[in-house]
Amino acid sequence: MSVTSAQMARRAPGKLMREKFFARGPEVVGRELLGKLLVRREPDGWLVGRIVETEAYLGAADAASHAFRGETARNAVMFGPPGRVYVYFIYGMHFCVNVTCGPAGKAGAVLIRALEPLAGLERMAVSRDLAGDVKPKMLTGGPARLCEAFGITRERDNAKIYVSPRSDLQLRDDNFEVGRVSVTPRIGITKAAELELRYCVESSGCLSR
DNA sequence: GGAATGATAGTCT
DNA sequence: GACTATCATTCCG
Repeated sequence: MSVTSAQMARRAPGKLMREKFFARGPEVVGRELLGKLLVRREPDGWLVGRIVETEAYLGAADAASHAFRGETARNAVMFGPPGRVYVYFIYGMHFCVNVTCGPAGKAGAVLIRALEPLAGLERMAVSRDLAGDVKPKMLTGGPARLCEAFGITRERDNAKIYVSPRSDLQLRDDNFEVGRVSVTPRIGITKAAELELRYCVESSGCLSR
């Protein structure tokens, strides 16, 4: 499949998601975020990707969570209101994007690990510095990959991702029905590694591994 | 198609 | 000063 034929969406598909959706536990939000759309406004259209893999991170009860040791300057947004973007920097070169959930004052977030790119693939390839016949998985199959494809950096931290139609980064719902979902241990962590808080759309070819 | 490896900086102790 | 996690590349069977 050629990436170069994929046009950007003229309009953002589906409807903007509401804060209420995110004001629940990370396990619920992580599961229900599968099949939803992450969109990014560009001057001449929209980048669109469907979420196919997430991980839930809890607060004080989860040793793998950034919020485990309490609130700091870095993780403060996890303790804030739901539906905000929490971006963190890892490996000295990559970003990962989370959406906060649970009520304000209680830490929780869902890490978006993989998307299936639907529109604007050519633009994503440019952002990823890839050329030629690129596989969709190389565009957005992985937390750092999708951040690069969507141009998500630390500047996005604490951005509202719900309710504001003017936001250039949104989560939207087009009532897509995901197929079978698998629940597995989370990836790339050493603490609380036994907890099964990773959610995947089984049929997707864009999973991070 | 899987395993091993190197690159790297921000955060907290 | 210790710790943390991803991706690209390379090597192997």
